[in-house]
Amino acid sequence: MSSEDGTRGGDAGGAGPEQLALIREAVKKARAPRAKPRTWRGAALAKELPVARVLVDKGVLHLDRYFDYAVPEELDAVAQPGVRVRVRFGAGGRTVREGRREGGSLIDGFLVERVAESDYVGPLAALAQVVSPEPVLSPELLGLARAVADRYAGSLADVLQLAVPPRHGRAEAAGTGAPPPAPAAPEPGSWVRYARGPEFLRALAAGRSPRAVWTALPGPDWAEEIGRAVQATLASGRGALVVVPAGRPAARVDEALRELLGEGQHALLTADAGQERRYREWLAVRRGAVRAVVGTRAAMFAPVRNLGLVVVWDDGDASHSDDNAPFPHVREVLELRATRDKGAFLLGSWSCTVEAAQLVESGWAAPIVATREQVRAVAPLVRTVGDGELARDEAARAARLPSLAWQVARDGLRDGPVLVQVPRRGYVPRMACAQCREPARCRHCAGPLEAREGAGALVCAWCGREEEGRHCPECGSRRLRAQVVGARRTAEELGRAFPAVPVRTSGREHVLDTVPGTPALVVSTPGAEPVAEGGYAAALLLDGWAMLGRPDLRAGEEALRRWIGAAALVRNQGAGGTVVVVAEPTLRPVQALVRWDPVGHAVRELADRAELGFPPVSRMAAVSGTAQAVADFLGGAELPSDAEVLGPVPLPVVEAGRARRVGAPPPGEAWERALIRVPPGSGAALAAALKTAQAARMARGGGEGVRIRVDPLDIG
DNA sequence: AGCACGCCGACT
DNA sequence: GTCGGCGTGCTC
Repeated sequence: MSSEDGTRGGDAGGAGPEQLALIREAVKKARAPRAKPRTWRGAALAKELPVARVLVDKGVLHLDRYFDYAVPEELDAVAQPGVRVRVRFGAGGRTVREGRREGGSLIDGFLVERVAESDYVGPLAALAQVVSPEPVLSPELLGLARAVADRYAGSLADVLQLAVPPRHGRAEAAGTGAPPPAPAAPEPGSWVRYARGPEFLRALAAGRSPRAVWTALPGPDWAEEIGRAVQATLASGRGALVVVPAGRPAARVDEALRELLGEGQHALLTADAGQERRYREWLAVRRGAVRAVVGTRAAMFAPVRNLGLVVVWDDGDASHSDDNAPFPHVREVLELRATRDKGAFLLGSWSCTVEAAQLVESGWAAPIVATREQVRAVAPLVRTVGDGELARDEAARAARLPSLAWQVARDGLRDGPVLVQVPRRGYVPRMACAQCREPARCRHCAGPLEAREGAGALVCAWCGREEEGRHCPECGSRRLRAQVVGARRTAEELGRAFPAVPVRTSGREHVLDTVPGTPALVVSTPGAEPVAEGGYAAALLLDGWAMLGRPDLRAGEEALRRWIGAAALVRNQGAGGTVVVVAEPTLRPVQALVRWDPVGHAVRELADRAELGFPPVSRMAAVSGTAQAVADFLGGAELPSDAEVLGPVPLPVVEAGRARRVGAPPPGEAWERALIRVPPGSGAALAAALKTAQAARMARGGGEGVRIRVDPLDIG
């Protein structure tokens, strides 16, 4: 809302302001079209609904609205809502004197709606082209994209870029078959292990829409259990959508669905399938030829017809968060879809995120859990090695491996493979109490404290305040230590210690899918653990406290998730399955692993977050950019009255040529970041305010934008 | 981002 | 008078 007309007009050579206003009015009248244009540059227009509302495919916020175009008669039939179009857009060649001529550049867009009249004052340009008659943007998908854009303070065009895959002509030309008949409702299968499992399936099959947070028992049955939930939904005549974090779990669900439903009943939507294949599968879904979908995060927008169930597996995995603006998260988008479509919702995981716990706590979803007896029957025995023991352990210091781990590995290798989980390198060191390992947090905003180079005191990574004369609120100690980073050398040494056993490694570059059930050391980074035939005999989870020292609110949750992810592949306690975790046994995530109680862990974390005003109990957004841009943005934004701004603080400068993390500033640039938090319920207002402020900045021109991220992941 | 409009000073 | 530089604001 900028109305600074007076500044420029008032001085025009002799003419008074009234005169100028008259001139402007006259010009406007000269430009104004006849009420209903019948022709456009001599060409005939569509007789019915001659105006097309078009979403121009540019991610710029101040263009996040529709533009009206005239529909030429020859495009009338194909210019239907939802199709891709090309239009001329830009300040090309409109002059007062000459009227309109060809101008602007051709850009892509979506035809959103056909209307009888435009409320735009001025001559309409015509649609240049209808790219294809395929109505890719259904009203449901548009509504969802709109809701996601609002939730994340992003533009509709950005969301559509994620939601609608790039067109591929050949895939489009190929026809799609008729929808398959609905299958019969499934038997409950291994869902009987959960008290409310069969009930959940029955509700789906009956066409109802239950919502559940499901804590899956360790082991390989989860994929088939998801398959049965999908089958139950199909049996009710509705569609189902499953989103998993990566290609490997997608393949597992894909296989389960094929076994349960047969060929051709579902689509697999993953990024690595290639453009043509991906678009063909997506079209089959849109056209209703398949009613069930499994895929990775882009599939969260899949246009499943009559969506009856959405499923997200392992929502704690970071790849559920899209790394393109506006960074939507699969769990949040699927929550939106379940709510909008009045469908069922199933969040499943071996572990439990704080967000999942909140869904249960708030009553939005019901828990599906196994009894303690069931858990004990399936889970391995977990043993811990703390720092104290490690220090007293001569052998450990020599070989960098505690005696207990030696024993367990040796015993395990007698009758099967042994998994060794080693954290990846590259965690930023943070400060923690030297005595009790409590992470050092800021007194004012509870952000993480960092030792900055050059600065003597500790500095809060959120609000930038220096903290002096601090002592640990837990144990009173004044001594701090840096959280040092673990190494994979331990695993190599381990391999040398058991020369008779083959060593296989699975990690970033080379990920193994499965390993045989014969004795072997399997060294893996978290998330890359192969499944062992018959389960691992044992697992060693090394350098646990390096994981716990990560600069992230979710460090504890994430460590537990990764430990459980590895331990879930180990044989059960009755079959001798044993897990050794090298971490202080008093720490909350370690205790949760020992008791195999991820839900209890998440519930306690949630209580802490509520107390400290952390997400997801409050809503946070990060605003980053150059110091100037962030300051200007914050100065210009009209934030909700209950918003609290933390910072801004400088972000670490990324060295040129280094691979940078998502969301980090461009190499070499000095950026700052402010965090804004609001209480529960003000999230939508915050997103709207951020979006408005950003739009105003961009429209003013010249001003550099800031990066806005709602629900930032790495908030220290 | 790109482009037109319109104000202003400089120049034939 | 007329040309062209650049600061603003709009794009159907």
